[in-house]
Amino acid sequence: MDAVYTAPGYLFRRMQQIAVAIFVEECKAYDLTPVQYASLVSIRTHPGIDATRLSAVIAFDRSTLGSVIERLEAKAYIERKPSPGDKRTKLLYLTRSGAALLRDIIPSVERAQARILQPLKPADRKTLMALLTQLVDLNNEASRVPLRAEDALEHLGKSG
Amino acid sequence: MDAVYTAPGYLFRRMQQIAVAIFVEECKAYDLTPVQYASLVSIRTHPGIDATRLSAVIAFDRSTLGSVIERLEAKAYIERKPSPGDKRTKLLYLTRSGAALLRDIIPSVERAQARILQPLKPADRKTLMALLTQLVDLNNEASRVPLRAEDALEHLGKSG
DNA sequence: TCTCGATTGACAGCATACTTACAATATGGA
DNA sequence: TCCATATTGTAAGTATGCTGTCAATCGAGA
Repeated sequence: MDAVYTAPGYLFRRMQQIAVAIFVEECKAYDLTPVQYASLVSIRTHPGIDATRLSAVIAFDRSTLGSVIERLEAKAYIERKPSPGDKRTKLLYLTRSGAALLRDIIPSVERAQARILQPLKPADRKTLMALLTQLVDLNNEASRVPLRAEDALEHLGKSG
Repeated sequence: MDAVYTAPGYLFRRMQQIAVAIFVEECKAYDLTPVQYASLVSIRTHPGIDATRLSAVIAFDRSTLGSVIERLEAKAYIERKPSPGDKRTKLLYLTRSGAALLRDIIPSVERAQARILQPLKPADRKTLMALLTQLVDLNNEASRVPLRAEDALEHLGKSG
C-alpha cells in the first residue's frame, strides 16, 4: 500500500467528503446537514420513534444522534415527548416547521444527490450504485452501528 | 428522496464508516487511525514536506491536519523541524520509530483494504474501484480540499 | 415480589472535518 | 525600501463519530 490513493478506504473517505460538500452547498439556504436531513426524513417516516431505534434505522451512532436530536430540537424542527409506557424513552415527532422544511428542501437534496454522480456516464452511475448498495449491505455487520431497519420497526406500533 | 437508503451520499457515508471500522479492527494492535496512517505514508514519500503541502497531497483539511500532526508527534512517529528558508513553516520527517511502525503495520492495512471489498465478486471489485477512482477524480474540485499532489510537489526540492 | 441483567438517554473524552480569524512571516511591485 | 497582499501555523467554534461510563428504568425469572 505504497500510495494511499488506490486504497478503497481512502477513496471512500474522499467520496464521503465530496458528497457532504456538495450537499452543504446545494442546501446552504436551509442550514441543514446530511445527518440532520436523514434524521428528519426517518422521523417523518416513523413518527413517535425513540432515539435508540432511530439510530438503528439510519445506522448512526447512538451517542452522536443524541446531539443531532438536540440541535434539531433547538431549531424547532422536532419535539421530544415522554413515552407513556416507558419512562426512559422520549418519542420523536416532526413539528409543523420541520415538516415544512422537509418539503422545501427536497429539491435541493435531489439536486445534490444527482450532482454527486453526474460526472459519470448514466450507465456507469447505475453500475456504481448497484455495486455500492450491494457492498454496504454485505458489509452491514462490519460497521459499528449495523442497520437494523426491520428489527427496529418490530418494537413500534408498526401500523405500516 | 423518500427513503434515505438509496441516496449516493448516504451510501458513501455508510461505506466510509464501514471502511474505518474494518481498518481500526485490523490495526488495533498499532493504535493508528486511517488518517494518521495516510499522513505517515505521505511523509515517508515526501520527507521534509510542510503541513500545508501535506494537506494538499492527501486532500485533508489543513486545520484538522494540524492536530493529526500533533498526535503523531506526541507518539514520536514524526518530528517537526524549523525550515531554514522560511520561518513560518515546519518540516515533517518520519522518526526511526515511525518508519518501523509503517513497516510493521502494512500487512494489517492491506488486510483491511482487502476486507472492505471482499464481499464482492473479484470482477465487481475491479469495476467498483475503477468507477470510484474516476468519480473521485472527476469530483476533485467539488471537495473542500481538492487533491493537489502535483502542484504541491512543485515547491519541494522534488528530487523524485 | 425481589432481584439481576438489559435498555435508555446522558455525559465525558478522543479523533476527524470544516469555518473563520489572527499573528508572524514572505513576497512582489511601487 | 516600503507596503499591500498572500501564506503558514494555530486557535476557537461547530458538527459528526466512536468509546466508555452512569443512573434511572424496565423486564424476566426465582
